[in-house]
Amino acid sequence: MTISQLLNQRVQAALAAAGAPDAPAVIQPSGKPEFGDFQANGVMGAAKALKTNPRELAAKVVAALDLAGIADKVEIAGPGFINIHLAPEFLAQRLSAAQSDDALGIAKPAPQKVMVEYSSPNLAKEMHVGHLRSTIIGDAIARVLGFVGHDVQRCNHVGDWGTQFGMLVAYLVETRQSGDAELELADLENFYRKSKVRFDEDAVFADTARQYVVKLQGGDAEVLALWKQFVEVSMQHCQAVYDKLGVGLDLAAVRGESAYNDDLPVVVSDLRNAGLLVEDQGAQVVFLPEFKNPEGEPQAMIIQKKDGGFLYATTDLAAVRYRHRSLDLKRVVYVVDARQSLHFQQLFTLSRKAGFAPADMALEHVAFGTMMGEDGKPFKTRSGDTVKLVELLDEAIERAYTLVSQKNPDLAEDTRRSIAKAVGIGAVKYADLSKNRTSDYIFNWDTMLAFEGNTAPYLQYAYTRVQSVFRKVGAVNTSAAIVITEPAEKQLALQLAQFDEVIESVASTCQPHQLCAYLFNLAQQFSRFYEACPILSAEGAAKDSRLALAALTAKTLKTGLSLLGIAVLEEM
RNA sequence: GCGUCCAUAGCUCAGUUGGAUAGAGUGUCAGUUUCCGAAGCUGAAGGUCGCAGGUUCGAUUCCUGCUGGACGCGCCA
Repeated sequence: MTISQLLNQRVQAALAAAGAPDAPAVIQPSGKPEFGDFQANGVMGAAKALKTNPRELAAKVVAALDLAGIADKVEIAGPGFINIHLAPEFLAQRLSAAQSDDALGIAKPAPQKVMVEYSSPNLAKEMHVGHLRSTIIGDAIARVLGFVGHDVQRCNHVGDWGTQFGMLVAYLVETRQSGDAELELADLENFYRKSKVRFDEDAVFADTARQYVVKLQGGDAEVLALWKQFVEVSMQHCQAVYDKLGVGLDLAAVRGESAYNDDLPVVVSDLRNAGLLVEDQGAQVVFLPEFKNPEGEPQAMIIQKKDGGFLYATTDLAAVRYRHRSLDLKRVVYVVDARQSLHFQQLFTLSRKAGFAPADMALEHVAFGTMMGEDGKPFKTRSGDTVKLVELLDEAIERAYTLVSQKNPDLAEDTRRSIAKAVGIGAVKYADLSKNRTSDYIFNWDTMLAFEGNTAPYLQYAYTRVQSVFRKVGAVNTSAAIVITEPAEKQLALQLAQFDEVIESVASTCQPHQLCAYLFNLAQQFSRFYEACPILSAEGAAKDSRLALAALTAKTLKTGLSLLGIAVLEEM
């Protein structure tokens, strides 16, 4: 149980004893230190409902409030706030659970089978910056859900099917006959562009391409083999990016659109049997009265085109169906661009109606905004091209290398190289994760790679400072008793003791920026503690206690950053 | 036309079922190192929370309207 939950329970009981059994306690961390550590704001609302004086009710609540061993001071302030000052011994005791546990003492909920669908690039092209946010955010969410004990399946719903693959296979055949296919495939972007040119210019080529699509979907062995070769090369490109980025995606997580090919006709017949499907203008569609089209009529969702082809809505429906019937998932999180939110609303609505997803299977669209350049427009190169993801990451590492070399030129070359990787990649990830995912965000090299402020390098630096202390002192008893006497010690302890609340919140809301804010706060509290409370020159129990606080800070920073997919360093 | 999201300090962003004097970071200015990494810490200045109403003890938060912006709305994904 988190501290908030504990206080909530106690205050609620006191409210009941004071005659307001149904009033919520409304526990929050206090806004300012003089208002205590936590505050209960529920009295005002309760007094209103009971039509009594809030200060009088607050007095009754405080009289009935049992916080023995938890708080050492409880005050009534303002119109009826209850300010709670936690007892240092209570905080110390809370931390002892975290000291001896790899999971930092968090309470684990009942494990759930959950899936996080993220990254999901189109294999027809190389990964570009548009795939960055989904990949980073989705990975952080998957890590957090796994950390709290859920059975997490990562799903890379890659785009490996559809009309463009006929064109690509046709071009692959050409290049194998007349050129160097291996060489051409090394640059997928170029490969796609060239095949598109052939498709647009040459009617015969275009015809061949269309035939390949039909053969592909029909299961023609020869075309399928060619398609497979292309997909494998493309996946290798992706894997290189994932490895560089340090995200937990591999071939095991891949289940692309093609995997549902055989299910698509079943989806159609299921919808028809459910009485949801109608034919309209030659296409098989479902009308959803919950949504309106520009004419104010029920929105149509096209399930099967008039030429018999399927669309991504059909594939997504098949995926929902599969994830329930075959995987029995209880929660599916789609980490996808906010621009597709209407699609997901329709998908979820229809999945319920068709019985593909039961009511107890949560379907969530975890939406995010667009990555913008410094001009506030979608991030592009100067010439207006999309930026390849691998090139962006290489630039981040290179910039970090330059910075590290400036700051710490005495370090060995290969040390600086490995620091640059952790700092560069960490900076890119943290800049993204630290912002509320729902809004667009502005990508800026200098801000994200700054060693000052709310950045990954600052957090990594805070960690190296702790490690530096340990190098000087030698062996540390990380489970030594924590004794809180100084204000800076208490503030640090208080912050450490709230790790579980943040994790719980991130797991339920899928908002990693809360964890970023927490870690930045923690690093700041540690710096203040470090400034105010000498560790190495302290003696006896005080020294052991401060070392234990430092050790727990390091553990929390390392764990928290690892949940964001960011590496820590011993020195930098 | 309908729908979704957004508008907070010069800049980048937080603000948790409505709570106290709206917070960080950055930038600017001023302090701080005989002492564990100053990539730090301390302080100051900086706001009509887009505008106008409404709900109430209390609104950045909820409701309505308006302005301004991003995105979406049938055979791409």
